[in-house]
Amino acid sequence: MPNPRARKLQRYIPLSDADKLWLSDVLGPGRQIAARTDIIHEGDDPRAVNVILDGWACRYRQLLDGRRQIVAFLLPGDLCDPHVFLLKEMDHTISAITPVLLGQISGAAMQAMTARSPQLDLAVHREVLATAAVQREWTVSLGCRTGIERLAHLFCELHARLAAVGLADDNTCPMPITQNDLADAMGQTSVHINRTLQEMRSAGLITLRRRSLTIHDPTALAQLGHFDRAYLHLTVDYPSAPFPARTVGSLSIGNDV
Amino acid sequence: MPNPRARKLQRYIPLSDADKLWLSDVLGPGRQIAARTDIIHEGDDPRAVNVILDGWACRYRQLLDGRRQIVAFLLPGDLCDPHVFLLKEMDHTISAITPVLLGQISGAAMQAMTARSPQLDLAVHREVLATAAVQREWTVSLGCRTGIERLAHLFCELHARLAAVGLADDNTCPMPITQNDLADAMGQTSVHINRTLQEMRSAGLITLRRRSLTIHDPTALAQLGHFDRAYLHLTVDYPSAPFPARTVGSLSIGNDV
DNA sequence: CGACAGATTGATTGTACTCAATGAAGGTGG
DNA sequence: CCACCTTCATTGAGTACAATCAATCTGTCG
Repeated sequence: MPNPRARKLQRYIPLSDADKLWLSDVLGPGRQIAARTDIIHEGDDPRAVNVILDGWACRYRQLLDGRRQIVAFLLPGDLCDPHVFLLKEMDHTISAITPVLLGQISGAAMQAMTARSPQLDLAVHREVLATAAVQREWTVSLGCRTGIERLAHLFCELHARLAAVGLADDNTCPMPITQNDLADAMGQTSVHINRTLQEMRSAGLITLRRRSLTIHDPTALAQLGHFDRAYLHLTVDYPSAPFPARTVGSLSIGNDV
Repeated sequence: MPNPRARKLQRYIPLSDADKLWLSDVLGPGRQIAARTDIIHEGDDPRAVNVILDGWACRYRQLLDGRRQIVAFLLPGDLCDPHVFLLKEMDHTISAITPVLLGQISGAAMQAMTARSPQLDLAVHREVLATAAVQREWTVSLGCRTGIERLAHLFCELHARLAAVGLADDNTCPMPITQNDLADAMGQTSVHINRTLQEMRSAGLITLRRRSLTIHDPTALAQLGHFDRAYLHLTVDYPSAPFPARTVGSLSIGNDV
Protein backbone atom coordinates (compact mmCIF):
# COMPACT_ATOMS: atom_id res chain seq x y z
CA MET A 1 0.00 0.00 0.00
CA PRO A 2 1.87 3.07 1.14
CA ASN A 3 5.15 2.18 -0.40
CA PRO A 4 5.64 3.51 -3.84
CA ARG A 5 7.05 0.90 -6.11
CA ALA A 6 5.24 -0.21 -9.18
CA ARG A 7 6.92 0.96 -12.31
CA LYS A 8 5.27 -1.20 -14.81
CA LEU A 9 5.74 0.65 -18.06
CA GLN A 10 9.43 1.19 -17.44
CA ARG A 11 9.90 -2.54 -17.61
CA TYR A 12 9.22 -2.44 -21.32
CA ILE A 13 11.35 0.56 -22.22
CA PRO A 14 13.11 3.27 -20.22
CA LEU A 15 11.03 6.43 -19.93
CA SER A 16 12.20 10.01 -19.82
CA ASP A 17 11.53 12.22 -16.83
CA ALA A 18 9.03 14.18 -18.88
CA ASP A 19 7.13 11.00 -19.69
CA LYS A 20 7.00 10.00 -16.06
CA LEU A 21 5.75 13.42 -15.03
CA TRP A 22 3.12 13.27 -17.70
CA LEU A 23 1.91 9.90 -16.56
CA SER A 24 1.65 11.06 -12.99
CA ASP A 25 -0.28 14.20 -13.96
CA VAL A 26 -2.70 12.28 -16.08
CA LEU A 27 -3.35 9.67 -13.42
CA GLY A 28 -4.34 12.02 -10.64
CA PRO A 29 -4.62 10.88 -7.04
CA GLY A 30 -6.80 7.85 -7.74
CA ARG A 31 -9.89 6.75 -5.90
CA GLN A 32 -10.47 3.94 -3.47
CA ILE A 33 -12.56 0.90 -4.42
CA ALA A 34 -13.79 -1.50 -1.75
CA ALA A 35 -12.75 -5.14 -1.90
CA ARG A 36 -15.13 -7.43 -3.76
CA THR A 37 -16.83 -4.69 -5.73
CA ASP A 38 -17.03 -4.35 -9.48
CA ILE A 39 -14.89 -1.66 -11.08
CA ILE A 40 -16.49 -1.89 -14.48
CA HIS A 41 -19.16 -4.32 -15.57
CA GLU A 42 -19.83 -6.31 -18.72
CA GLY A 43 -22.07 -4.21 -20.96
CA ASP A 44 -20.85 -0.88 -19.57
CA ASP A 45 -19.58 1.80 -21.90
CA PRO A 46 -15.86 2.09 -21.15
CA ARG A 47 -15.16 5.81 -21.06
CA ALA A 48 -11.72 5.71 -19.53
CA VAL A 49 -8.74 3.49 -19.05
CA ASN A 50 -8.52 2.09 -15.55
CA VAL A 51 -5.13 1.76 -13.91
CA ILE A 52 -4.50 -0.30 -10.83
CA LEU A 53 -2.41 1.92 -8.58
CA ASP A 54 -2.62 -0.39 -5.62
CA GLY A 55 -4.30 -3.64 -4.64
CA TRP A 56 -5.38 -6.64 -6.68
CA ALA A 57 -8.27 -6.96 -9.10
CA CYS A 58 -9.41 -9.54 -11.60
CA ARG A 59 -11.20 -9.83 -14.89
CA TYR A 60 -13.95 -12.39 -15.01
CA ARG A 61 -16.83 -13.64 -17.07
CA GLN A 62 -19.91 -15.14 -15.56
CA LEU A 63 -22.19 -17.57 -17.36
CA LEU A 64 -25.93 -17.41 -16.94
CA ASP A 65 -26.01 -20.47 -14.72
CA GLY A 66 -23.61 -18.89 -12.26
CA ARG A 67 -20.34 -20.48 -13.31
CA ARG A 68 -17.59 -17.89 -13.02
CA GLN A 69 -14.24 -17.85 -14.74
CA ILE A 70 -11.51 -15.47 -13.70
CA VAL A 71 -9.51 -14.78 -16.85
CA ALA A 72 -6.80 -12.53 -15.43
CA PHE A 73 -5.40 -11.05 -12.28
CA LEU A 74 -4.62 -7.34 -12.34
CA LEU A 75 -1.73 -6.21 -10.18
CA PRO A 76 -0.44 -2.79 -9.11
CA GLY A 77 0.81 -0.88 -12.13
CA ASP A 78 -1.39 -2.73 -14.60
CA LEU A 79 -3.36 -0.84 -17.22
CA CYS A 80 -6.75 -2.36 -17.91
CA ASP A 81 -6.88 -2.33 -21.71
CA PRO A 82 -5.23 0.91 -22.83
CA HIS A 83 -7.47 1.14 -25.89
CA VAL A 84 -10.71 -0.13 -24.42
CA PHE A 85 -12.44 3.23 -24.81
CA LEU A 86 -12.53 2.53 -28.55
CA LEU A 87 -15.20 -0.08 -27.94
CA LYS A 88 -18.89 0.47 -27.35
CA GLU A 89 -19.25 -1.90 -24.47
CA MET A 90 -17.24 -4.04 -22.10
CA ASP A 91 -17.27 -7.75 -22.82
CA HIS A 92 -16.21 -8.74 -19.33
CA THR A 93 -16.23 -7.48 -15.78
CA ILE A 94 -13.35 -6.13 -13.71
CA SER A 95 -13.67 -6.49 -9.98
CA ALA A 96 -11.56 -5.59 -6.98
CA ILE A 97 -10.21 -8.52 -4.99
CA THR A 98 -8.59 -6.46 -2.25
CA PRO A 99 -9.27 -2.79 -1.67
CA VAL A 100 -7.99 -1.11 -4.82
CA LEU A 101 -6.62 2.35 -5.46
CA LEU A 102 -7.77 3.10 -8.97
CA GLY A 103 -6.42 5.68 -11.40
CA GLN A 104 -8.26 6.63 -14.54
CA ILE A 105 -7.08 8.10 -17.81
CA SER A 106 -9.60 9.46 -20.24
CA GLY A 107 -9.50 8.23 -23.80
CA ALA A 108 -8.49 11.68 -25.00
CA ALA A 109 -5.66 11.95 -22.49
CA MET A 110 -4.48 8.50 -23.45
CA GLN A 111 -4.41 9.40 -27.11
CA ALA A 112 -2.72 12.72 -26.50
CA MET A 113 -0.08 11.04 -24.39
CA THR A 114 0.80 8.31 -26.85
CA ALA A 115 0.63 10.70 -29.79
CA ARG A 116 3.27 12.93 -28.29
CA SER A 117 5.61 10.46 -26.66
CA PRO A 118 6.87 7.60 -28.82
CA GLN A 119 8.37 5.95 -25.74
CA LEU A 120 5.08 5.93 -23.90
CA ASP A 121 3.33 4.70 -27.01
CA LEU A 122 5.80 1.87 -27.35
CA ALA A 123 5.58 1.02 -23.67
CA VAL A 124 1.80 0.91 -23.82
CA HIS A 125 1.80 -1.32 -26.88
CA ARG A 126 4.28 -3.68 -25.27
CA GLU A 127 2.06 -3.83 -22.22
CA VAL A 128 -0.85 -4.79 -24.46
CA LEU A 129 1.22 -7.48 -26.17
CA ALA A 130 2.45 -8.85 -22.86
CA THR A 131 -1.09 -8.96 -21.52
CA ALA A 132 -2.17 -10.92 -24.58
CA ALA A 133 0.69 -13.33 -24.04
CA VAL A 134 -0.37 -13.86 -20.43
CA GLN A 135 -3.88 -14.60 -21.62
CA ARG A 136 -2.56 -17.17 -24.09
CA GLU A 137 -0.51 -18.75 -21.35
CA TRP A 138 -3.65 -19.12 -19.22
CA THR A 139 -5.29 -20.83 -22.17
CA VAL A 140 -2.33 -23.21 -22.29
CA SER A 141 -2.58 -23.87 -18.56
CA LEU A 142 -6.26 -24.66 -18.66
CA GLY A 143 -5.89 -26.66 -21.82
CA CYS A 144 -2.96 -28.89 -21.08
CA ARG A 145 -1.47 -28.47 -17.65
CA THR A 146 -2.52 -30.63 -14.72
CA GLY A 147 -3.84 -29.13 -11.50
CA ILE A 148 -0.51 -28.87 -9.77
CA GLU A 149 1.23 -27.59 -12.89
CA ARG A 150 -1.36 -24.86 -13.29
CA LEU A 151 -0.86 -23.60 -9.79
CA ALA A 152 2.91 -23.80 -10.13
CA HIS A 153 2.75 -21.76 -13.32
CA LEU A 154 0.38 -19.22 -11.84
CA PHE A 155 2.56 -18.69 -8.80
CA CYS A 156 5.61 -18.22 -11.03
CA GLU A 157 3.73 -15.73 -13.19
CA LEU A 158 2.40 -13.70 -10.30
CA HIS A 159 5.73 -13.65 -8.53
CA ALA A 160 7.50 -12.48 -11.68
CA ARG A 161 4.94 -9.78 -12.37
CA LEU A 162 5.04 -8.56 -8.79
CA ALA A 163 8.82 -8.62 -8.77
CA ALA A 164 8.80 -6.49 -11.90
CA VAL A 165 7.10 -3.71 -10.00
CA GLY A 166 9.10 -4.18 -6.84
CA LEU A 167 6.40 -5.90 -4.84
CA ALA A 168 8.10 -9.25 -4.41
CA ASP A 169 10.78 -9.83 -1.86
CA ASP A 170 13.09 -12.37 -3.43
CA ASN A 171 11.14 -15.57 -2.82
CA THR A 172 8.14 -14.08 -1.11
CA CYS A 173 5.26 -12.07 -2.46
CA PRO A 174 1.74 -11.12 -1.39
CA MET A 175 -1.02 -13.50 -2.47
CA PRO A 176 -4.25 -11.94 -1.23
CA ILE A 177 -6.61 -14.35 -2.94
CA THR A 178 -8.78 -17.09 -1.50
CA GLN A 179 -8.75 -20.70 -2.56
CA ASN A 180 -12.11 -19.95 -4.12
CA ASP A 181 -10.55 -17.29 -6.33
CA LEU A 182 -7.80 -19.72 -7.29
CA ALA A 183 -10.45 -22.27 -8.14
CA ASP A 184 -12.36 -19.83 -10.36
CA ALA A 185 -9.13 -18.93 -12.12
CA MET A 186 -7.75 -22.44 -12.55
CA GLY A 187 -11.00 -23.99 -13.72
CA GLN A 188 -11.25 -26.31 -10.73
CA THR A 189 -13.15 -26.55 -7.49
CA SER A 190 -11.83 -25.05 -4.28
CA VAL A 191 -11.78 -28.51 -2.76
CA HIS A 192 -9.40 -29.69 -5.38
CA ILE A 193 -7.29 -26.54 -5.15
CA ASN A 194 -6.99 -27.17 -1.44
CA ARG A 195 -5.72 -30.68 -2.00
CA THR A 196 -3.31 -29.56 -4.67
CA LEU A 197 -1.92 -26.86 -2.38
CA GLN A 198 -1.33 -29.45 0.29
CA GLU A 199 0.54 -31.53 -2.22
CA MET A 200 2.73 -28.56 -3.13
CA ARG A 201 3.39 -27.82 0.51
CA SER A 202 4.29 -31.34 1.40
CA ALA A 203 6.63 -31.43 -1.59
CA GLY A 204 8.42 -28.51 0.03
CA LEU A 205 7.79 -26.25 -2.95
CA ILE A 206 5.91 -23.40 -1.32
CA THR A 207 4.50 -21.92 1.82
CA LEU A 208 1.17 -20.17 1.46
CA ARG A 209 -0.49 -18.67 4.45
CA ARG A 210 -1.82 -15.39 5.72
CA ARG A 211 -2.06 -14.09 2.19
CA SER A 212 1.62 -14.49 1.59
CA LEU A 213 3.40 -16.86 -0.75
CA THR A 214 6.94 -18.10 -0.33
CA ILE A 215 8.56 -20.09 -3.08
CA HIS A 216 11.16 -22.36 -1.58
CA ASP A 217 12.51 -23.80 -4.77
CA PRO A 218 11.92 -21.43 -7.70
CA THR A 219 13.69 -23.66 -10.19
CA ALA A 220 11.69 -26.72 -9.28
CA LEU A 221 8.45 -24.74 -9.29
CA ALA A 222 9.18 -23.27 -12.73
CA GLN A 223 10.06 -26.69 -14.05
CA LEU A 224 6.93 -28.23 -12.63
CA GLY A 225 4.76 -25.51 -14.19
CA HIS A 226 6.71 -25.42 -17.48
CA PHE A 227 7.22 -21.75 -16.76
CA ASP A 228 9.51 -19.62 -18.92
CA ARG A 229 9.28 -15.91 -18.21
CA ALA A 230 10.14 -14.88 -21.78
CA TYR A 231 6.47 -14.40 -22.60
CA LEU A 232 6.16 -11.61 -20.05
CA HIS A 233 8.49 -9.50 -22.22
CA LEU A 234 9.91 -7.65 -19.25
CA THR A 235 12.95 -6.56 -21.17
CA VAL A 236 14.31 -3.79 -18.98
CA ASP A 237 15.84 -5.35 -15.92
CA TYR A 238 17.30 -2.32 -14.29
CA PRO A 239 15.04 0.65 -14.81
CA SER A 240 16.39 3.93 -15.96
CA ALA A 241 18.11 6.79 -14.28
CA PRO A 242 17.25 8.23 -10.89
CA PHE A 243 14.34 10.57 -10.66
CA PRO A 244 13.09 12.53 -7.68
CA ALA A 245 10.24 10.34 -6.59
CA ARG A 246 6.83 11.71 -7.41
CA THR A 247 4.33 9.26 -6.11
CA VAL A 248 0.79 8.44 -7.04
CA GLY A 249 -0.61 5.69 -4.92
CA SER A 250 1.73 2.79 -5.19
CA LEU A 251 2.58 3.50 -8.77
CA SER A 252 5.82 5.33 -8.46
CA ILE A 253 6.62 7.51 -11.37
CA GLY A 254 10.24 7.80 -10.55
CA ASN A 255 12.64 5.31 -9.05
CA ASP A 256 11.82 3.14 -6.14
CA VAL A 257 13.79 2.17 -3.09
CA MET B 1 -8.07 -18.98 -53.43
CA PRO B 2 -9.90 -17.21 -56.08
CA ASN B 3 -12.83 -15.66 -54.38
CA PRO B 4 -12.18 -12.30 -52.89
CA ARG B 5 -14.19 -11.77 -49.80
CA ALA B 6 -12.60 -11.12 -46.50
CA ARG B 7 -13.19 -7.61 -45.39
CA LYS B 8 -12.26 -7.94 -41.83
CA LEU B 9 -11.28 -4.43 -40.87
CA GLN B 10 -14.43 -2.96 -42.34
CA ARG B 11 -16.43 -4.86 -39.79
CA TYR B 12 -15.10 -2.59 -37.08
CA ILE B 13 -15.53 0.73 -38.88
CA PRO B 14 -16.29 1.73 -42.45
CA LEU B 15 -13.16 2.56 -44.41
CA SER B 16 -12.66 5.14 -47.13
CA ASP B 17 -11.65 4.17 -50.64
CA ALA B 18 -8.24 5.67 -50.03
CA ASP B 19 -7.78 3.49 -46.94
CA LYS B 20 -8.73 0.39 -48.86
CA LEU B 21 -6.33 1.21 -51.67
CA TRP B 22 -3.58 1.79 -49.18
CA LEU B 23 -4.18 -1.53 -47.51
CA SER B 24 -4.08 -3.33 -50.81
CA ASP B 25 -0.84 -1.63 -51.85
CA VAL B 26 0.83 -2.42 -48.60
CA LEU B 27 -0.21 -6.07 -48.66
CA GLY B 28 1.19 -6.96 -52.04
CA PRO B 29 0.31 -10.21 -53.78
CA GLY B 30 1.00 -12.51 -50.85
CA ARG B 31 2.94 -15.73 -50.86
CA GLN B 32 1.82 -19.30 -50.57
CA ILE B 33 2.53 -21.38 -47.47
CA ALA B 34 2.10 -25.14 -47.51
CA ALA B 35 -0.34 -26.76 -45.12
CA ARG B 36 1.10 -27.88 -41.79
CA THR B 37 4.17 -25.65 -41.95
CA ASP B 38 5.15 -22.99 -39.46
CA ILE B 39 4.71 -19.39 -40.54
CA ILE B 40 6.64 -17.92 -37.66
CA HIS B 41 8.17 -19.77 -34.77
CA GLU B 42 8.46 -19.13 -31.05
CA GLY B 43 11.74 -17.32 -30.47
CA ASP B 44 11.85 -15.75 -33.93
CA ASP B 45 12.31 -12.02 -34.32
CA PRO B 46 9.01 -10.76 -35.72
CA ARG B 47 9.98 -8.30 -38.44
CA ALA B 48 6.62 -7.91 -40.10
CA VAL B 49 2.93 -8.28 -39.47
CA ASN B 50 1.50 -11.39 -41.06
CA VAL B 51 -1.95 -11.25 -42.62
CA ILE B 52 -3.96 -14.30 -43.54
CA LEU B 53 -5.27 -13.60 -47.01
CA ASP B 54 -6.61 -17.06 -47.52
CA GLY B 55 -6.70 -20.39 -45.71
CA TRP B 56 -6.65 -21.27 -42.03
CA ALA B 57 -3.79 -21.06 -39.56
CA CYS B 58 -3.43 -21.41 -35.83
CA ARG B 59 -1.37 -20.12 -32.97
CA TYR B 60 -0.01 -22.74 -30.65
CA ARG B 61 2.36 -23.34 -27.79
CA GLN B 62 4.17 -26.58 -27.29
CA LEU B 63 5.48 -27.78 -23.94
CA LEU B 64 8.78 -29.59 -23.66
CA ASP B 65 7.13 -32.95 -23.16
CA GLY B 66 5.23 -32.64 -26.42
CA ARG B 67 1.87 -31.47 -25.20
CA ARG B 68 0.49 -28.94 -27.66
CA GLN B 69 -2.14 -26.32 -27.06
CA ILE B 70 -3.72 -24.43 -29.92
CA VAL B 71 -4.62 -21.03 -28.51
CA ALA B 72 -6.31 -19.48 -31.53
CA PHE B 73 -7.49 -20.12 -35.04
CA LEU B 74 -6.59 -17.54 -37.66
CA LEU B 75 -9.05 -17.07 -40.50
CA PRO B 76 -8.92 -15.20 -43.81
CA GLY B 77 -8.65 -11.48 -43.18
CA ASP B 78 -7.05 -11.87 -39.76
CA LEU B 79 -4.04 -9.80 -38.82
CA CYS B 80 -1.55 -11.71 -36.69
CA ASP B 81 -0.74 -9.18 -33.97
CA PRO B 82 -0.59 -5.77 -35.66
CA HIS B 83 2.05 -4.51 -33.21
CA VAL B 84 4.08 -7.66 -32.82
CA PHE B 85 7.13 -6.12 -34.50
CA LEU B 86 7.58 -4.06 -31.34
CA LEU B 87 8.71 -7.19 -29.54
CA LYS B 88 12.11 -8.82 -29.65
CA GLU B 89 10.89 -12.36 -30.04
CA MET B 90 7.75 -14.38 -30.64
CA ASP B 91 6.33 -16.11 -27.59
CA HIS B 92 4.34 -18.62 -29.61
CA THR B 93 4.26 -20.27 -33.00
CA ILE B 94 1.91 -19.63 -35.91
CA SER B 95 1.36 -22.51 -38.27
CA ALA B 96 -0.67 -23.09 -41.41
CA ILE B 97 -3.47 -25.61 -41.09
CA THR B 98 -4.54 -25.54 -44.72
CA PRO B 99 -2.46 -24.02 -47.52
CA VAL B 100 -2.30 -20.34 -46.64
CA LEU B 101 -1.90 -17.25 -48.77
CA LEU B 102 0.07 -14.92 -46.58
CA GLY B 103 0.42 -11.16 -46.83
CA GLN B 104 3.04 -9.26 -44.90
CA ILE B 105 3.22 -5.66 -43.77
CA SER B 106 6.48 -4.28 -42.50
CA GLY B 107 6.48 -2.58 -39.14
CA ALA B 108 7.31 0.72 -40.79
CA ALA B 109 4.46 0.42 -43.29
CA MET B 110 2.11 -0.49 -40.48
CA GLN B 111 3.11 2.54 -38.48
CA ALA B 112 2.93 4.87 -41.48
CA MET B 113 -0.50 3.57 -42.32
CA THR B 114 -2.02 3.98 -38.89
CA ALA B 115 -0.30 7.31 -38.36
CA ARG B 116 -1.94 8.77 -41.42
CA SER B 117 -5.38 7.21 -41.34
CA PRO B 118 -7.35 7.50 -38.11
CA GLN B 119 -9.94 5.08 -39.46
CA LEU B 120 -7.38 2.39 -40.16
CA ASP B 121 -5.79 3.00 -36.80
CA LEU B 122 -9.14 2.60 -35.08
CA ALA B 123 -9.97 -0.50 -37.09
CA VAL B 124 -6.65 -2.09 -36.23
CA HIS B 125 -7.05 -1.34 -32.54
CA ARG B 126 -10.54 -2.77 -32.53
CA GLU B 127 -9.21 -5.89 -34.20
CA VAL B 128 -6.63 -6.19 -31.44
CA LEU B 129 -9.30 -5.74 -28.77
CA ALA B 130 -11.59 -8.27 -30.42
CA THR B 131 -8.74 -10.78 -30.66
CA ALA B 132 -8.06 -10.34 -26.96
CA ALA B 133 -11.74 -10.92 -26.24
CA VAL B 134 -11.67 -14.13 -28.26
CA GLN B 135 -8.67 -15.28 -26.26
CA ARG B 136 -10.48 -14.58 -22.99
CA GLU B 137 -13.48 -16.49 -24.24
CA TRP B 138 -11.26 -19.50 -24.94
CA THR B 139 -9.99 -19.22 -21.38
CA VAL B 140 -13.61 -19.30 -20.22
CA SER B 141 -14.34 -22.33 -22.39
CA LEU B 142 -11.40 -24.31 -21.12
CA GLY B 143 -12.02 -23.20 -17.57
CA CYS B 144 -15.70 -23.78 -17.13
CA ARG B 145 -17.46 -25.21 -20.12
CA THR B 146 -17.99 -28.94 -20.55
CA GLY B 147 -16.75 -30.78 -23.62
CA ILE B 148 -19.92 -30.39 -25.63
CA GLU B 149 -20.34 -26.76 -24.60
CA ARG B 150 -16.80 -25.97 -25.69
CA LEU B 151 -17.35 -27.37 -29.13
CA ALA B 152 -20.71 -25.64 -29.43
CA HIS B 153 -19.11 -22.34 -28.51
CA LEU B 154 -16.19 -22.82 -30.87
CA PHE B 155 -18.45 -23.63 -33.79
CA CYS B 156 -20.53 -20.54 -33.09
CA GLU B 157 -17.42 -18.40 -32.88
CA LEU B 158 -15.90 -19.70 -36.09
CA HIS B 159 -19.15 -19.45 -37.97
CA ALA B 160 -19.65 -15.86 -36.84
CA ARG B 161 -16.10 -14.87 -37.72
CA LEU B 162 -16.31 -16.52 -41.12
CA ALA B 163 -19.70 -14.95 -41.79
CA ALA B 164 -18.19 -11.56 -40.99
CA VAL B 165 -15.85 -11.92 -43.94
CA GLY B 166 -18.39 -13.48 -46.24
CA LEU B 167 -17.10 -17.03 -45.97
CA ALA B 168 -20.13 -18.59 -44.32
CA ASP B 169 -23.21 -19.50 -46.24
CA ASP B 170 -26.03 -18.97 -43.80
CA ASN B 171 -25.79 -22.13 -41.72
CA THR B 172 -22.81 -23.68 -43.41
CA CYS B 173 -19.15 -22.81 -43.28
CA PRO B 174 -15.84 -24.48 -44.06
CA MET B 175 -14.21 -26.35 -41.18
CA PRO B 176 -10.90 -27.64 -42.53
CA ILE B 177 -9.54 -28.92 -39.24
CA THR B 178 -9.06 -32.46 -38.02
CA GLN B 179 -10.44 -33.89 -34.81
CA ASN B 180 -6.87 -33.84 -33.61
CA ASP B 181 -6.71 -30.08 -34.10
CA LEU B 182 -9.99 -29.72 -32.28
CA ALA B 183 -8.59 -31.80 -29.46
CA ASP B 184 -5.44 -29.67 -29.20
CA ALA B 185 -7.61 -26.55 -29.12
CA MET B 186 -10.23 -27.77 -26.68
CA GLY B 187 -7.82 -29.31 -24.22
CA GLN B 188 -9.11 -32.82 -24.73
CA THR B 189 -8.13 -35.97 -26.54
CA SER B 190 -9.25 -36.68 -30.07
CA VAL B 191 -11.05 -39.77 -28.84
CA HIS B 192 -13.19 -37.67 -26.60
CA ILE B 193 -13.75 -35.03 -29.28
CA ASN B 194 -14.95 -37.79 -31.55
CA ARG B 195 -17.49 -38.96 -28.99
CA THR B 196 -18.66 -35.45 -28.28
CA LEU B 197 -19.14 -34.79 -32.00
CA GLN B 198 -21.25 -37.90 -32.28
CA GLU B 199 -23.34 -36.64 -29.41
CA MET B 200 -23.85 -33.31 -31.17
CA ARG B 201 -24.78 -35.06 -34.39
CA SER B 202 -27.25 -37.39 -32.79
CA ALA B 203 -28.81 -34.41 -31.03
CA GLY B 204 -29.43 -32.98 -34.49
CA LEU B 205 -27.36 -29.88 -33.79
CA ILE B 206 -24.78 -30.10 -36.52
CA THR B 207 -23.47 -31.94 -39.52
CA LEU B 208 -19.71 -32.07 -39.85
CA ARG B 209 -18.12 -33.93 -42.69
CA ARG B 210 -15.79 -33.40 -45.58
CA ARG B 211 -14.37 -30.30 -43.92
CA SER B 212 -17.69 -28.56 -43.87
CA LEU B 213 -19.87 -27.62 -40.92
CA THR B 214 -23.61 -27.14 -41.02
CA ILE B 215 -25.40 -25.78 -38.00
CA HIS B 216 -28.95 -27.05 -38.01
CA ASP B 217 -30.18 -25.15 -35.00
CA PRO B 218 -28.11 -22.01 -34.41
CA THR B 219 -30.17 -20.89 -31.43
CA ALA B 220 -29.88 -24.20 -29.66
CA LEU B 221 -26.17 -24.39 -30.40
CA ALA B 222 -25.56 -20.89 -29.08
CA GLN B 223 -27.55 -21.65 -25.98
CA LEU B 224 -25.70 -24.87 -25.38
CA GLY B 225 -22.33 -23.12 -25.71
CA HIS B 226 -23.43 -20.01 -23.81
CA PHE B 227 -22.43 -18.07 -26.90
CA ASP B 228 -23.14 -14.36 -27.22
CA ARG B 229 -21.48 -12.71 -30.18
CA ALA B 230 -21.17 -9.31 -28.51
CA TYR B 231 -17.56 -10.05 -27.57
CA LEU B 232 -16.56 -10.24 -31.23
CA HIS B 233 -17.32 -6.51 -31.52
CA LEU B 234 -18.34 -6.80 -35.17
CA THR B 235 -20.21 -3.55 -35.10
CA VAL B 236 -20.62 -2.83 -38.79
CA ASP B 237 -23.20 -5.20 -40.18
CA TYR B 238 -23.46 -3.91 -43.69
CA PRO B 239 -20.09 -2.79 -44.95
CA SER B 240 -19.65 0.52 -46.58
CA ALA B 241 -20.29 1.88 -50.03
CA PRO B 242 -19.47 0.17 -53.31
CA PHE B 243 -15.94 0.28 -54.49
CA PRO B 244 -14.47 -0.97 -57.71
CA ALA B 245 -13.05 -4.24 -56.49
CA ARG B 246 -9.31 -4.31 -56.19
CA THR B 247 -8.39 -7.71 -55.02
CA VAL B 248 -5.45 -9.07 -53.13
CA GLY B 249 -5.67 -12.74 -52.49
CA SER B 250 -8.93 -13.38 -50.75
CA LEU B 251 -8.79 -10.16 -48.83
CA SER B 252 -10.96 -7.96 -50.89
CA ILE B 253 -10.22 -4.35 -50.46
CA GLY B 254 -13.46 -3.20 -51.94
CA ASN B 255 -16.88 -4.75 -51.79
CA ASP B 256 -17.49 -8.41 -52.18
CA VAL B 257 -20.03 -10.32 -54.20
C1' DC C 1 -19.06 -14.93 22.71
C1' DG C 2 -21.30 -15.88 18.60
C1' DA C 3 -21.18 -15.32 13.67
C1' DC C 4 -19.15 -15.86 9.37
C1' DA C 5 -15.92 -16.55 5.74
C1' DG C 6 -12.52 -19.48 4.48
C1' DA C 7 -10.03 -23.87 4.86
C1' DT C 8 -9.94 -28.76 5.45
C1' DT C 9 -11.41 -33.61 5.38
C1' DG C 10 -14.03 -37.83 3.83
C1' DA C 11 -16.77 -40.65 0.71
C1' DT C 12 -18.76 -41.27 -3.64
C1' DT C 13 -19.61 -40.31 -8.49
C1' DG C 14 -18.62 -39.10 -13.14
C1' DT C 15 -16.25 -37.14 -16.96
C1' DA C 16 -12.58 -37.55 -19.68
C1' DC C 17 -8.07 -40.10 -20.38
C1' DT C 18 -5.37 -44.06 -21.82
C1' DC C 19 -4.30 -47.86 -24.47
C1' DA C 20 -5.33 -50.53 -28.26
C1' DA C 21 -7.37 -51.98 -32.35
C1' DT C 22 -10.09 -51.36 -36.42
C1' DG C 23 -12.36 -48.86 -40.21
C1' DA C 24 -12.78 -45.44 -43.87
C1' DA C 25 -11.13 -42.08 -47.08
C1' DG C 26 -8.03 -39.91 -50.06
C1' DG C 27 -3.71 -39.57 -52.44
C1' DT C 28 0.33 -41.66 -55.01
C1' DG C 29 2.81 -44.35 -57.97
C1' DG C 30 3.38 -48.44 -60.64
C1' DC D 1 -6.98 -48.52 -62.69
C1' DC D 2 -5.80 -50.57 -58.81
C1' DA D 3 -2.70 -51.60 -54.88
C1' DC D 4 -0.71 -49.44 -51.41
C1' DC D 5 -0.01 -46.18 -47.92
C1' DT D 6 -0.93 -42.59 -44.99
C1' DT D 7 -3.90 -39.90 -42.46
C1' DC D 8 -8.02 -39.38 -40.12
C1' DA D 9 -12.11 -41.24 -37.75
C1' DT D 10 -14.29 -44.57 -34.88
C1' DT D 11 -15.08 -48.10 -31.29
C1' DG D 12 -14.20 -50.75 -26.84
C1' DA D 13 -12.49 -51.62 -22.23
C1' DG D 14 -10.34 -50.22 -18.15
C1' DT D 15 -8.46 -46.26 -15.34
C1' DA D 16 -7.58 -41.90 -13.10
C1' DC D 17 -8.22 -37.30 -12.02
C1' DA D 18 -11.18 -34.05 -10.47
C1' DA D 19 -16.17 -32.98 -9.26
C1' DT D 20 -19.78 -33.36 -6.00
C1' DC D 21 -21.96 -33.50 -1.69
C1' DA D 22 -21.58 -32.91 2.97
C1' DA D 23 -19.61 -32.15 7.26
C1' DT D 24 -16.28 -30.13 10.25
C1' DC D 25 -12.68 -27.11 11.65
C1' DT D 26 -10.31 -22.56 12.23
C1' DG D 27 -9.38 -18.16 12.45
C1' DT D 28 -11.05 -13.23 12.54
C1' DC D 29 -14.01 -9.60 13.66
C1' DG D 30 -17.76 -7.09 15.71
